[in-house]
Amino acid sequence: MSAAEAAALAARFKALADPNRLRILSIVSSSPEAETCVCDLPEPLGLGQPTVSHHLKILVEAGLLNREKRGVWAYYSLVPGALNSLADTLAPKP
Amino acid sequence: MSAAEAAALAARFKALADPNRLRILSIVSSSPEAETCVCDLPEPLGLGQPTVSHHLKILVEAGLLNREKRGVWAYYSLVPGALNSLADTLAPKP
DNA sequence: ACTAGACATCGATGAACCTCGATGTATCGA
DNA sequence: TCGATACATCGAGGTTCATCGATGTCTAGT
Repeated sequence: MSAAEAAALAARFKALADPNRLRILSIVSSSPEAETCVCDLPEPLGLGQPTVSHHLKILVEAGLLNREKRGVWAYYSLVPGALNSLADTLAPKP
Repeated sequence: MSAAEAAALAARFKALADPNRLRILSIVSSSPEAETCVCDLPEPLGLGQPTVSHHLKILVEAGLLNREKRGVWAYYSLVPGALNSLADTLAPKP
């Protein structure tokens, strides 16, 4: 594995290396429409709104979440296949 | 996902969130006997010996590597199934 | 016993990161 | 147009982390 490949992969794992970001992914993936409004996140996480926004930005930049703005609200959803491709990198399927 | 579960999972991903540690895992897993001597790591990584030792310790504490000392040398090998179980957590199989 | 080599640990330094309050931007309704 | 709400961005403070040089520990051979 080259240094560049390792750096790119490490950047994606770094996005997962935070408890609150994992909980965000868990909440989003278990939501009815597989999407979650930002306003529903601070309370279960026990975090401030700016902090939640910060984590969401990191997850989007890692290619794990999509952001869609509708009116005043912003909805986040899982990027299809993103977690699967990361899992394949960890344990390639035969 | 509870806060405790998220913290435990994040700790394991944190071990993967470093380019040099990913390269160490890559080198170990592609070695002939699936084990690598510490002395073979500093040169390809471009790191000092104490730094390599530091990363190896983190990977062992994360449950990803085994450490076996034979004589003066220390050999590290993958913990069987560790990466697979982590991959399953990311993308559960049907 | 002494030396040399392999590896681990310690202490320090500089960067990266999480969190927060304050502020900025945009949308909707009155 | 004005005010209120939802979200993003900014700047700061405190912690964590990667890396290194110096040092400690253990083993093998002389």
